[in-house]
Amino acid sequence: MSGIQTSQLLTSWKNSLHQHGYRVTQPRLQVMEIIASSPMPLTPQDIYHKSLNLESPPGIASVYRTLDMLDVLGLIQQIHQPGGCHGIWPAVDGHKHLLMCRNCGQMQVIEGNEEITEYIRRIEEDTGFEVDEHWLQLFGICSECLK
Amino acid sequence: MSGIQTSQLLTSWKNSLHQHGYRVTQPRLQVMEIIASSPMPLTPQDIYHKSLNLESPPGIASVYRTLDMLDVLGLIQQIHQPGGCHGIWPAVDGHKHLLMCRNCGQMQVIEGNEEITEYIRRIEEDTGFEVDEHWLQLFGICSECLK
DNA sequence: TTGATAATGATAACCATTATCAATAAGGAA
DNA sequence: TTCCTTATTGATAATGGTTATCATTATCAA
Repeated sequence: MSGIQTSQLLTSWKNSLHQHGYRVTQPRLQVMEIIASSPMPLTPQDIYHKSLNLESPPGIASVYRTLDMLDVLGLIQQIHQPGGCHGIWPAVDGHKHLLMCRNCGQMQVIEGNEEITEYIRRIEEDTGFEVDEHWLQLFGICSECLK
Repeated sequence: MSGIQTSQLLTSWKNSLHQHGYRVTQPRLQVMEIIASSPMPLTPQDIYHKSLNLESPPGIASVYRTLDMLDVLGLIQQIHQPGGCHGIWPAVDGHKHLLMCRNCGQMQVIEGNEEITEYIRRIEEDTGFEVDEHWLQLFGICSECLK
């Protein structure tokens, strides 16, 4: 994510903590900063290892606790990759879709579209399911890596 | 999966092992039988615990080894669920989509459609990505559980 | 500035997965 | 069918990620 987006995100995340009665602490800020500024999804271990470069890094337990909190607040989501690995990424609106580069790991967020909504509506009719969530994730190679 | 589908699947899986020079052993058959006959995705631990009802169950290591083998052969795939848990499920063609009931865990396979192919083509144009894989997974409540 | 207590760090506990290795069984050859 | 080679297995130790515990520390409302 770009620098501007990162700081906006951090501000809104801090507000969310305040609103929900969570204290804004150094370890939490460090973890949030790392997630918000990453161009690719990170695992808890990734986040912990990145934090070790900081002056007084959070303990591993606080990394996990912060991730739990952010998840409860709906501020992050898990990204599932074909190989089975998960990664943490700022939450995006449910109707947006994700595009990930297999080579550099970079993520891109895409607008949802009407066709898919329509397609899901048809599936509901055909199957009798009541669909309350859908995931569309695309994997490929980004234009940079194609060069 | 229904009984007929299960036995067809098992037969084709056994053929695949033979063709690739893998021995068809008791532990492998037990694991394959459990996966092929399950109406919902299972974790390695699920499979192991189910196997304990059998007369001479496979060791846990053989469960993992069989899963690795089936994965290498492309006979199973991992199902990613919103909560972050994975499950094992017989592989389906890439253009089919999956529908999972949040309540009972039952899976349903859906045909892909042209609209989504078209949508992906448009994203490739817009972003310069070369998309080589897409996932559409739908989550909801099945008609049985809605009653 | 103070005090109540939420949050932290260090580390032990837990549990799923992988590695090791001697014993076993699959399946081709005779 | 029997034998032989070796892929495969089971038991278990090792590994590594995540969670629980608890005394200490830091946040923030009053």
